[in-house]
Amino acid sequence: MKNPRRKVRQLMDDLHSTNSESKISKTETQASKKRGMAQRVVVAVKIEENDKKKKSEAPPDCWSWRKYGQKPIKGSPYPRGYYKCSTSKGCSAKKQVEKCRTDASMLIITYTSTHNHPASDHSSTYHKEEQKENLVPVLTDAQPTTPQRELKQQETKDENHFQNSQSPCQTNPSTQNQRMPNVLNNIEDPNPYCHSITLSAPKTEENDFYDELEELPTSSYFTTFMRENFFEERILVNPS
DNA sequence: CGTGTTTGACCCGCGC
DNA sequence: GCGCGGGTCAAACACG
Repeated sequence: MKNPRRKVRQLMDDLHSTNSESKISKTETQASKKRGMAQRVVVAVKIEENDKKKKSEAPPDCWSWRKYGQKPIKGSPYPRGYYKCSTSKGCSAKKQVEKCRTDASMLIITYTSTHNHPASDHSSTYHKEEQKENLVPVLTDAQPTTPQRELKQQETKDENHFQNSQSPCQTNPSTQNQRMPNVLNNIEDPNPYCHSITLSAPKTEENDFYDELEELPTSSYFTTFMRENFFEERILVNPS
């Protein structure tokens, strides 16, 4: 048997196909092999000093993640880390974490696939600890999101997209601070954690990456995905 | 001992 | 067809 791995991979694909999310999982599994075809959510996160002291570069979110790989990325001085959701065994959710090429204090997190389980208690535990450590109240996922709000968020993204796309990662913090209130106020998002998030797009060649962000449809699937999965302000990518 | 990280090898899609 | 680059696997290792 020359290729045991291929067999394992096939078994795993079969496993996915028997999943309750069989259609989605299989599609995404296959799609993920075609670069740019997978449904993704890209989040730009500003790293706080407190975060750097914590166990990993990646800022925390609702789930626990297990790192399964790391690769140097061409054109980037920083490697990209690959994480799988370890909250639930069958969960196929993944994320990629890499530093912004031009600003090491920025993390680019790409979420792929969806969680097939609710957020773990770990998340709430974490948030309690967060509140103790940073004295920053962090909202839970219970914040209601009306369709109007979703629409407004989307509109806000559209309105701000040009502005954001003109904002390279290396913009100085003061500039970012001036820019962020517009975004935060418009989306009416009181989540204080968002204050550590900066939406940004790099110049020149990085624009290729962020150009994809312009092709975002208003997808209820994605807005639901967003609501359910993340606290951070996020950018949706649908490389269709 | 269970869980998570590291890291080299492997697989595969894509561009030339 | 070939090489490159991104994504994944899994053994070894570290840690609590």
